[in-house]
Amino acid sequence: MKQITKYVIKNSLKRIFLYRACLVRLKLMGVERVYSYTLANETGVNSDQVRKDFSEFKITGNKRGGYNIDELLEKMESIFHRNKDHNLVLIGMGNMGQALSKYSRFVQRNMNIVATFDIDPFKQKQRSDLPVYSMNRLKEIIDRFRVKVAIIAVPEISAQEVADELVRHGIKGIVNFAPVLLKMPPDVVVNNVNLCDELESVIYYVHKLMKVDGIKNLELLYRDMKY
Amino acid sequence: MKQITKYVIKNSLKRIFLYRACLVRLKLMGVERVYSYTLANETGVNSDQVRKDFSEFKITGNKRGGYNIDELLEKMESIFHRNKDHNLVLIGMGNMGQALSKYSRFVQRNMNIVATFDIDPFKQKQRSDLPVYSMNRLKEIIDRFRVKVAIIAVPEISAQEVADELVRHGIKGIVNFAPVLLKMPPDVVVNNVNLCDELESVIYYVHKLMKVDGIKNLELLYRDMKY
DNA sequence: CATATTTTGTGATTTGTTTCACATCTTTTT
DNA sequence: AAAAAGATGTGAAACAAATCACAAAATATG
Repeated sequence: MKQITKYVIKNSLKRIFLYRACLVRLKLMGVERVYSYTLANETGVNSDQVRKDFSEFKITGNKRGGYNIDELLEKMESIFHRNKDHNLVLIGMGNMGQALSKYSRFVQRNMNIVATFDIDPFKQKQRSDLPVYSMNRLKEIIDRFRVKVAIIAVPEISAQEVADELVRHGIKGIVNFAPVLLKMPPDVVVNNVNLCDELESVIYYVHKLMKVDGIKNLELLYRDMKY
Repeated sequence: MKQITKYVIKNSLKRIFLYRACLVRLKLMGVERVYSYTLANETGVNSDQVRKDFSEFKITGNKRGGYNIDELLEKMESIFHRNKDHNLVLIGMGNMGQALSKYSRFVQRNMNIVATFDIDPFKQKQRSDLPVYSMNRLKEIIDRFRVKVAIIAVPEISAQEVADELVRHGIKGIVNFAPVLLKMPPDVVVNNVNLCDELESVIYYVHKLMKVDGIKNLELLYRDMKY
C-alpha cells in the first residue's frame, strides 16, 4: 500500500545536530567539558531545553560536572550511526546531482556515494570522480554495496518512477530534491528538500520583518519564526 | 547587537507550500475547484488541518462550494510576494554555488539571481550564464538591483565574514548553505540548509524503522516522525 | 567533615499545535 | 419553498512541546 510520504525532521533532532556542530567546533578550540548553558549560548536555545533534548535521546552528563565533549560526541555518533559507513546512491546527474556528487562533506561524515545514475548516456561519459551508470545497473550496485539510502535529483516528471524502482530494489530512505510528494510504502522514509521553498520562506519572513512596527510586534514575530 | 540567528520554518508555512504545489498540479490537470479534503488526500494531512492552516493565513473559501483553485493560488502568491520579482545575489561559486546558479526553478518562481560572487578570480572567468564578480562589487550590485536576500554557498570558514558584509550592505535575508550558525542582528532572517543533516536524519529514521517490531511501535514511530 | 555552591535531570506548569465537533452558510433535491 | 445534504470556519478539547522550578548529586570551600 502506497501513500503520501511527507516527513518532517523533529525539532529536537534538528537541535541535536546543532549541538553537535557546536561541540565539534568547541573541541577544535581545545574545550573539553561543556555545560548545558554553554551549548545554550552557542546555539541560541535555552539550557533547559538542551537538557530536555539530551534526556529525550538518553544522553546523560555529570551532576555539577557538566558534559565531557568526547563522550557527548561519541554518544551522538552512535545515535546517528556515524560509527558505521553508509553507502548511498545518487540518481540524476543534472546540475544538482553533479554538485551533490562532489559534495565532500558527505564523505567527512562517513556517507559515501558509491555510484551515480542517469538515463542520459552523455552524462554517463562526462568527467566525474564517481562512476555514472545507466539505470539498469541499479539493482546490481544496490545489492553489492548494501545501499539503504538514496538521493533523488532527477526532474520532477520522473521522480516517482525512480523512487518506485529504488524501493523495489530495497531502498528504505530517500532524500528527494525533486519538488514532488512521493507516494511510497509506509516503511520508506522520505525527506523532501525543496530549495525554492527555503528561499521563499526567507522572502516571506523578510517582508514580515520589514512591515513590523514597534518592539512588541517584533517579539511576536520572533516567536512566530520559532527564533 | 549580534546573536545566533537560528530560524525554523513553521510547519504551517511548510504545509502551505505543500498545498500550493498540489494546487499547481491539479490546475494543470484541469481541476478548477478543490475541497479541504481534496488537498488533505493529496498532501497526507487531514482536512481539519488544511482549513485551520488556511484560517491562519487568512485564506477563505465558500461554504459548501470549497475553494476556487485560481483564487487560492492568487492568494498564496500574494502571501509569498510572488507577484513581485525578487532579485538575489549568490556568494560562492564552488560546487554548490554553480549548481544553484543554474537552478532554473528559482526563475520560474520569480526569484532571479542577478549576480554571483567569488573571491577566486579563476571562477570569475569560468563559463557561466551569470556574471561572477569579485567581492568588491557587492555593494554596487546590491544597491543597483535593490537586493534584499542572498544565498551563501561559501566554505564554512568564511561564511560569517561574508554574512557580515552582506548585512552591512543592506541584506535582510540569507539562505545559508555553509554548516555554521551565523551571528546576525535580530532583524536579519537566516535559513540554514544543511545537506548532511538532511541525509543523516534519513539514516537515523531508517535505522529506527528497521528496528521496530510490531504495529503499535510502528505507529508510535510515525507519530515521532510527524508523518 | 560539614556547609555552600553548582549543575544535572525531571516532574509540574505553561504555552503551542492538532484534532474534534458543530453551528453556519450554500447548494441541491423533492 | 421547505427540507436535506455538503462544506466551511472556528471555539473547545486533546495532545505535544517548551519552560519553570526544584530535588538530588557532585564538587568545592572553610
